Amino acid sequence: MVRTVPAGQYVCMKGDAVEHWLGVVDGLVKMASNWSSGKTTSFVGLSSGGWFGEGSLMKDEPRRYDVIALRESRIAYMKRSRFQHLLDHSIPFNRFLLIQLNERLGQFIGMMEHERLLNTDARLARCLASMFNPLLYPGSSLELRISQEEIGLLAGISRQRVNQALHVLEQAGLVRVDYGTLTILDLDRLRCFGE
DNA sequence: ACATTAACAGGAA
DNA sequence: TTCCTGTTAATGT
Repeated sequence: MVRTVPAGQYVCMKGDAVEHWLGVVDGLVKMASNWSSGKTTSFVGLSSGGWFGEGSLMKDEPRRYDVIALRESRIAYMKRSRFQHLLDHSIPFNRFLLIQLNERLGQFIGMMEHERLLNTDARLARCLASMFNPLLYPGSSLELRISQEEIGLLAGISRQRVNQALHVLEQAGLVRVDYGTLTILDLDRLRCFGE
């Protein structure tokens, strides 16, 4: 089943019962944590072709995080029974899942490494590059419609600092900055910026 | 040093 | 009108 979620709306909320495996057919969503104290932080941006929520599905637990559409997005819902059946019977499906989990793990280990070793400009570069992982998001284009404020939430830095860093990356010819839109010009160099 | 918050003005949607 | 961007000043670690 595919449903369209308008910009700013929740795709699912922390605490929800998990009945589906979710995928981004088209659009952009973020996985985030919003505390009752008002504190909020985002973890990953997921673009076209990205699947998520398999963790809670396999552990049979309530949703751990909020997922919010950053712009109008089409979300695919695969029923738990279907997911379970594929898991039990399809080797290609298991391989897909294994690759995805492996890539995610790599992504998060990388985040820790970058957090500790890189300056802010480079961290932003990695954060952007991670949203274009071809294995995790096979359908995404190199154009990212996202505000600088959202980038800040995803990268864990302030909006003003994002603005500064984007100009550094633009100067280096790695991205192009337009109103509400970011275009990746050189993904390979973005991936290793600052090394 | 370097990042953050706050504030504001100008421009886009 | 509301959202986004570019900038600066004050503040914090």
